[in-house]
Amino acid sequence: MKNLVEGLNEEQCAAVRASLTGSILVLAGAGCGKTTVLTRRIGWLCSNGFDPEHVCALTFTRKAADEMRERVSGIELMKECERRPFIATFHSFALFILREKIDEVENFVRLGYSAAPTLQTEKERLKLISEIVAKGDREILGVDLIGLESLITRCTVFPEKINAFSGENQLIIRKVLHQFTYEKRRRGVWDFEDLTADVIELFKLDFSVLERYQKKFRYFLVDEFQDTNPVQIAFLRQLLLPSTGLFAVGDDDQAIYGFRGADVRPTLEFTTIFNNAGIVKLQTNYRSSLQILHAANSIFKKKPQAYRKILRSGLSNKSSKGVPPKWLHFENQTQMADFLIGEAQKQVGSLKINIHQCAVLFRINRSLEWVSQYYAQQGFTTEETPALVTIHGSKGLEYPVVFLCDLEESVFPNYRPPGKKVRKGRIVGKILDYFIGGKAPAVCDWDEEQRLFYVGVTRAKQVLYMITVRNKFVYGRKRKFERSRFRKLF
DNA sequence: CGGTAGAAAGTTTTT
DNA sequence: CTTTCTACCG
Repeated sequence: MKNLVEGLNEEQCAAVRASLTGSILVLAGAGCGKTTVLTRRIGWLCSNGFDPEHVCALTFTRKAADEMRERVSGIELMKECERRPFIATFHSFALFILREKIDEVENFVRLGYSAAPTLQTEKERLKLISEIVAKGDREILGVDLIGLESLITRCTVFPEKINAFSGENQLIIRKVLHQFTYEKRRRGVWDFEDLTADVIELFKLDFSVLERYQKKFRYFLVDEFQDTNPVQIAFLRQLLLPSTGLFAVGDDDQAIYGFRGADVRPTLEFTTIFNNAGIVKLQTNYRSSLQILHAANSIFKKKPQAYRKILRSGLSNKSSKGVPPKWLHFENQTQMADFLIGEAQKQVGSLKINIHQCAVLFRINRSLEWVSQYYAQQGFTTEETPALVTIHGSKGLEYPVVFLCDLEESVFPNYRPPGKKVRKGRIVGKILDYFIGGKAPAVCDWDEEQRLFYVGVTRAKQVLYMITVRNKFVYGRKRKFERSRFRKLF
């Protein structure tokens, strides 16, 4: 029992040993050891009388689930025990429930599916949508196929959003959603987002199924809680009896998946939503130099006290004050790409690291692809270049050396073209001018961009460069860019 | 109805 | 620039 908190700091201990009843939210700053806390908490539960099979831990990616499973198995206490906690992604947990057979009837049959559903690919989904919806409907809604697809996603995840549309639009959306659901059931196909939604339906349809799971799982743990969508929260809340425990780990500062339906509100309003709730903050960082932590801390200065985290260093080697993060600007992408590879090689020598431990982070894939193709043309193999990755893709990872790119206003923070307007039944085209600060007011989710910036900065352990390119080719045209407003943060 | 020219648009992504 | 969508013609 003692070794479960061995080597942990005070905050981490408090989290692992928090009350066994009620709900706990662990607000874990970047690099503060959240996975360790999560896995040790599972060990703590089991050493305090919980049967491992009554414990359910949910994550978002298979990789995270696999890692957690492995780390839990590594705990001494668990090795003596045959029984294992249930560790899965939200999706595979839902799929597991749907495929289960109760009283000789498969659960999905209860929902009206004609055959065991198969998962639909993105392409199949778009095809089905285009088959259902008439072109006229799309024009009235003022969206293209992709726009409609994301509209459907959002309305499935936030059903109350449908009410926000005006009469005619609302009617169309309801019709499309209804048709879409009907067709999927008839054909026996699932979208990923159907999995959770269908389980909720199933639980409503047959309360005894829900009851079985409520009794089976007496404790839930959720990783990356800030990335949950409202459907997942509803699913979780159904499963929680007043006596069921909940241990949620997340970071509202790293919520970067709003665009796919994630909603930070349950994290921010945790104590009002969940039973008997407490909050523990993890603010001791074991990843970055003091200089990098200082930069990271200056991003959310204006946040309300209750949720503000100040990262302090937990590294014993205090000489690792590090070097100040550097802002650089280049005239064009070629100059930048040449610098990146040269500087990465230099750092490989001085820090005694592998070149893949140097990461070039991009806001958009197009920039990443440009650099990647440039290196190919220069004859470099991927073995010889730094890791090229989007900021979204870098979440959860860390690198001794980080080059944070795309720091031009409109690229990062990213502007989207203003929404399309319908005039005389026709869609008015979007205007490209927003890229060069033209007249069309661009849309920017500043808060989410800021969190993305925070994620980018906190990937760096020792060396951080922030890079602006003045002239870039965008859609085949050379354009001038201003330095990003992030420059003003520190 | 299908083929095609010309217009329009163009983040971030896991399951 | 490239990909996707639309309008129009045969």
